Amino acid sequence: MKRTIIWFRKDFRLHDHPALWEAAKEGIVIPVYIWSDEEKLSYSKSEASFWWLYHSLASLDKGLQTHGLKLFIKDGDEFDALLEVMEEADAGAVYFNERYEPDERKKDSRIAAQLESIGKEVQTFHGHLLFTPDLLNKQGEPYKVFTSYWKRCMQEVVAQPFPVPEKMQGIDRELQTLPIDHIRTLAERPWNEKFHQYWEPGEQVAIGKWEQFSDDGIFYYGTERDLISSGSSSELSPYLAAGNISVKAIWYSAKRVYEETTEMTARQSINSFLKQLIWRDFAYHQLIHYPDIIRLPLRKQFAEFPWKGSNEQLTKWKVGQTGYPLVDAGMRELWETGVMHNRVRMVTASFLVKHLLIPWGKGYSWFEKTLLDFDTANNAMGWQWVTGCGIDCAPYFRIFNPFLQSEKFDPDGTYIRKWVPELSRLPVPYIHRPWEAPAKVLEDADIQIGVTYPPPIVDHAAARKRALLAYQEVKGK
DNA sequence: TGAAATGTTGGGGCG
DNA sequence: ACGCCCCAACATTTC
Repeated sequence: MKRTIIWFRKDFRLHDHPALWEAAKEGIVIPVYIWSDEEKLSYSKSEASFWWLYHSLASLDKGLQTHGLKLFIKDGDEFDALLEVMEEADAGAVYFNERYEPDERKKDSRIAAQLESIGKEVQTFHGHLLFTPDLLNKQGEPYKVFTSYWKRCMQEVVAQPFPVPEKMQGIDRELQTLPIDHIRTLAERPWNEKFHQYWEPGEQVAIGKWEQFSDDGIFYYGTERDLISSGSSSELSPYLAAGNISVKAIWYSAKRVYEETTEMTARQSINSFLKQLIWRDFAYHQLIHYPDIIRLPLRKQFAEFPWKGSNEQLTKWKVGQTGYPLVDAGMRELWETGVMHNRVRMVTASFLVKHLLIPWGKGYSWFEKTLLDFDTANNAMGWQWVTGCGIDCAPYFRIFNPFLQSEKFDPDGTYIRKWVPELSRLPVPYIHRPWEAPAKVLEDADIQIGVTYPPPIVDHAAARKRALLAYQEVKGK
């Protein structure tokens, strides 16, 4: 019987796992995770995701065990580890789902070539996205506008997701493996213990979350997703990032709900959720065609942008002490829960880049470190979008006003009260702009500006003007 | 997936 | 009754 190694990476699930499906059909499967130098480097930068990784591995192993299989864990060079398992298990093939980050792609094709050169079989599959990310338009160019990408995608057919293989046969001998706790001891630290309060990683929980969302929240998603404290998020992003759930499975399920729905507003809501999934694909589309977007602005003139902000200001942004309630609420939510509402991500990011004139790369790195749903493609696209140096992005001169944004999207200040508790007694409208509150109001709310809550780190009107002037310097170059 | 500045219009107070 | 001014309220333009 054919023996195939399944190399797991950011696809920690059993359902709709194309590599696993194919191998299980053909014979014996040997699931492997390799704690390699590349993984160590990647997760040293992405500390929150590291916590998620450990729990995903534990959950995957548990899932495999219910089918009589086991996850084998190796520490070391990826090629060496694969070869070692192949020899131990007498396996001739390695199957895995493709990754699309530039370094991963290079490394994967090198390893595949190495394995093939010594007579091993390698097969790769697409499991992470709705479509292969290298679509081109009629002119043979990458798409530069989201809506045309969206329209194109709606003409294509998403590949049918695979179920969990009914029969999976594991290997009948013990292979050398490290305990998962080998990774746990590194991944679990005092600072991220709090994530347990908010999250439970893994495939089964992800599926449960989806079922709940597709049964209720999805019908209001279009109208409520921008309201910050409406609880209308699907909360699926970390599961998607780690591959605990398949985006194709979500797509088909949402499409079915769409077909069963007649009410127009509800249909539009489902449609706008589908659109968000295409945004995720679009991020990978950009990453495939412009791998430099992780570090370099796509609009080259931004390479010479006159950035100004100080480290001290950067720190205040990170810890949520800017004096702008919505910005501070967002940054504190991120630190505490490992995620941030999408609308608030735009506002906090815009604030860093435009109000403080701090290079977007600094924000990129902080989000990389602290987000449980960190995703290279999404993060790169998002920061370039906000900065105004990316594809189909916000023009630089569109500058979010943080207190108007919170008046619009957190009108009664519920979100601010939750994450900036020292302001919780402040009434509307001052909760959005405490510096304007009369002395009596501040006193009644137990607030001393400069003592219990900081004054604005920069004046909004002045910061806006300064940002526009800075933009003039690179505009048209 | 903006916000601010500037322009236009029309109702109402008032001499 | 009429012109004048003020200023919301809305529209357009500019950043």
